[in-house]
Amino acid sequence: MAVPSSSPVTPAASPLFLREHEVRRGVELLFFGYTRLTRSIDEGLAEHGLGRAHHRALYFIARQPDLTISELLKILAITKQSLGRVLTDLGAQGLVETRAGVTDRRQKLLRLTPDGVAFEARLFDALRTSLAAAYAAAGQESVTGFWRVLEGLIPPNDRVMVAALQKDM
Amino acid sequence: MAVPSSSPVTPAASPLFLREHEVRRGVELLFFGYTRLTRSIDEGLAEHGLGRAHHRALYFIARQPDLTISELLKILAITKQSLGRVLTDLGAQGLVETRAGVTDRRQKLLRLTPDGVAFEARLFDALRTSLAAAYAAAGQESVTGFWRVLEGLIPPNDRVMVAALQKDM
DNA sequence: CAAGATACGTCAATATGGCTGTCCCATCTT
DNA sequence: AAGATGGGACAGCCATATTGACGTATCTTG
Repeated sequence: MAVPSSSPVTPAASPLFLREHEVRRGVELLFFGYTRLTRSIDEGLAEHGLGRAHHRALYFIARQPDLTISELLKILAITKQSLGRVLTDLGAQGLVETRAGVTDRRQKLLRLTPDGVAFEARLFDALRTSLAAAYAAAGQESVTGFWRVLEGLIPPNDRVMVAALQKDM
Repeated sequence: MAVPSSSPVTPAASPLFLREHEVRRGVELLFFGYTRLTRSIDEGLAEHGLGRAHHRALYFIARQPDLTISELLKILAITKQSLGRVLTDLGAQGLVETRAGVTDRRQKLLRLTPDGVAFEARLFDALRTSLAAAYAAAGQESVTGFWRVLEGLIPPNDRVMVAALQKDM
């Protein structure tokens, strides 16, 4: 996109307003990549009559056992009511269980049951297959760049939360 | 991660079954990055009483003027009925117009009106601000990696379509 | 200890964006 | 002339999200 290499007097325009092509490319690849990856687990979910919303909850509970409801709400950024139905479904299928918090008994600590662990692992396999293939095709340096750009898309406020998820990897 | 540097007898396990941490990290960053980016335009859309589905159509019509309905259906991978409602809304607001195809008059060629162009540009500004900031923070080499990994997530069948979008950039 | 804040649950109503199945019309192809 | 294709439209359904109000148990603090 026509960054004029002329006019050396004017300072380079802010990068925020340059590179429309690069931005469009990112928007499109993000759209296709994200939607195609998420589609890869729909079949597995459908076997249990569950949807993507259930998977998101399942995934983050698997990731951080003993997560509380309010922590999960922050991660998913949906309302309590929306999450409520999802957790009811997961509980009814015996995939998730809750216990009272230890230091604060108002809290509910969320955990996967053994069935939940097995089911999440099955779904994760599909994600792993797709992502690992993409990583392998792109090469390790690309993976680092992939992460860096995505991190930059997360508002600073949310980064603490994301970092917390990954702290004990 | 722990790829054991020991056991030189066993061949390295298939990369598809290694690196759970890296895969989880990718899944999470993709989730947060994608959802946060898309949220950045919700406000602008709400001013017109439109949703994300409308934006996706608007975006790809902006990207490829004179797109046909069936091409757009392939890109979005939704049903004709779902797209129909979206296009009706966009047409009613004077953002999108159609003309009969030139070589095949059954086709409808989709285009943004001047209002549509202006509105899409406004929404795109929000995306550009977010993405360009992430690009700048990550550095150009990272951007390349970001693209490569995402390309790898797109099923080979769909890559032609994505490449077509970007061919005249 | 009483008052208030917090964690969670729940009711009712609503919006959005998908889906299936069916049928129709106009136009192109053979 | 017959069939295939591009597009539109009907009816009904489902999943996932929303807001707002209210209830209960528990923790915190003056």
